[in-house]
Amino acid sequence: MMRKTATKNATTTRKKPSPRLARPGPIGGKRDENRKQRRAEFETAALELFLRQGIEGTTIDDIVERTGAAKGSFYRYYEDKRDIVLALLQPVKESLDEVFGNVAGSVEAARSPPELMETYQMLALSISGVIFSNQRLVLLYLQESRSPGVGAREPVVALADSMKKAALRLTLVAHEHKLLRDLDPRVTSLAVLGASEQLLFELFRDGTLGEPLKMAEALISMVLDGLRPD
Amino acid sequence: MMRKTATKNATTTRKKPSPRLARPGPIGGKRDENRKQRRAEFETAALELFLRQGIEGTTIDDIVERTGAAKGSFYRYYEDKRDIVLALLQPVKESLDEVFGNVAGSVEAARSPPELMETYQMLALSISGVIFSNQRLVLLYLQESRSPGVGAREPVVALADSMKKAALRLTLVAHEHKLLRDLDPRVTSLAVLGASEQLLFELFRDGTLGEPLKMAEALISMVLDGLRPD
DNA sequence: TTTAATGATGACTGTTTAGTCACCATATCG
DNA sequence: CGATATGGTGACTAAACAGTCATCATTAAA
Repeated sequence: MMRKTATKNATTTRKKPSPRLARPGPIGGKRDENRKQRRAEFETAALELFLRQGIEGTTIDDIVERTGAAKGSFYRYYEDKRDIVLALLQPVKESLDEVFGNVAGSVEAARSPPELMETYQMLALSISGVIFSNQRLVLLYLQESRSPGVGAREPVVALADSMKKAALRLTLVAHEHKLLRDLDPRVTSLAVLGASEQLLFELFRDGTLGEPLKMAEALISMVLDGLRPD
Repeated sequence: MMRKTATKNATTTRKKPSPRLARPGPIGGKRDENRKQRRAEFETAALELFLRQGIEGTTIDDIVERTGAAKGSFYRYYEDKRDIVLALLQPVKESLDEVFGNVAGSVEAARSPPELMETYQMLALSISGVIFSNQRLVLLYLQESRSPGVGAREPVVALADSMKKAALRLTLVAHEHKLLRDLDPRVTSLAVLGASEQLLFELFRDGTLGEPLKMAEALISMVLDGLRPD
């Protein structure tokens, strides 16, 4: 857990890569190569531990022990635990931002309800792709996303927040286009998100939910009927 | 956090109230009265800290500092952090068990689909009662229920598990009575639970979801249309 | 009242933890 | 090559932490 240090970090200096965490020179050189590999090792170890013990319940010592590295090495790559959580989520966050960015354009461009529906379908497909190629990470997200947004779990909570916002934006557009029943979009977007996340959580956690595709089909069918305009 | 002690507790002796935690003699006496009050103090303090910092991020020292008590006092009332979490959830768990117990009987007794529907409505009402009279506790549950089920958070995860099971049982009965569309009950029960929990989470967390009753209405409407037989 | 049981306390112990650092190894650059 | 930057290491520090215990206070029982 984050030890409760009395030191107040008055200036929240992000962006400043402390000398210890400097980047290696050549972008494809040996240094850069090793660095990527080492980070990957730390991150896979951390991910498994986070899933088993929770982020807060995992110590830096746990991580280095699992990697077989020395403790000092960890700090050559990450500022602290929060930093490695951030690094873990970064790729997923970027993928999702890209997906939502693309969709934002298509949504604007859509000229008819059917066109808009098609856009949403493509969105669902893209998101599914991101989700299923990052199952362990998604599980971590689902596991920690409702935590208090302080300390090492903050990046997860931030991601959850942006997911909710994205869901709301898309729902609002659909709502304006009369694609949905006249229910509060804040409510419908959260309900759909909540249902989806719960199902994903069970699916990835113990896999006794049968075929993912069947599950998705059932979910979509429920949502469509639950939200179809009268 | 649960310190990683090497000591293995071979015999999992619950039920045995260690001498330090013995009960006071007279059931309405001063001792018993003080004891209840003191426990309540510890528990309210702990609940607020748990909500702010997470269960894992809260230490015994935090709790006693907030109550103004001495550390040793805490251990006169609770074995450890897990124990106070258990104590916090106990009343809610009992209420819910009672509600579900009653419903189980009514469900058996129901002779027609309308009768069964009425039973479900009564269930929803009862559960709402429990939820709204325990908002902070429900928030704690929602916040921690997807955690790894180890250490102090185990009671929360256990409760979450029993909620899922209860939801599935009820859904199965409804399914058998052809009250629902022919979708996998495991999927529908989780979807409805997930949607409900997500909405509750937002509602209790920052209260920007408008009127709870409006929200419930929207949710019910969505669920009914989403699950109504063809 | 006397005796026993329960409660309060905070200093104390042993351990765990985050984070550092001096020292050495290896890669990059001039 | 020599100089410099980056990487690896594990002992070390200071602080935090769970849990204990001797001591004194209060309540209950005899």
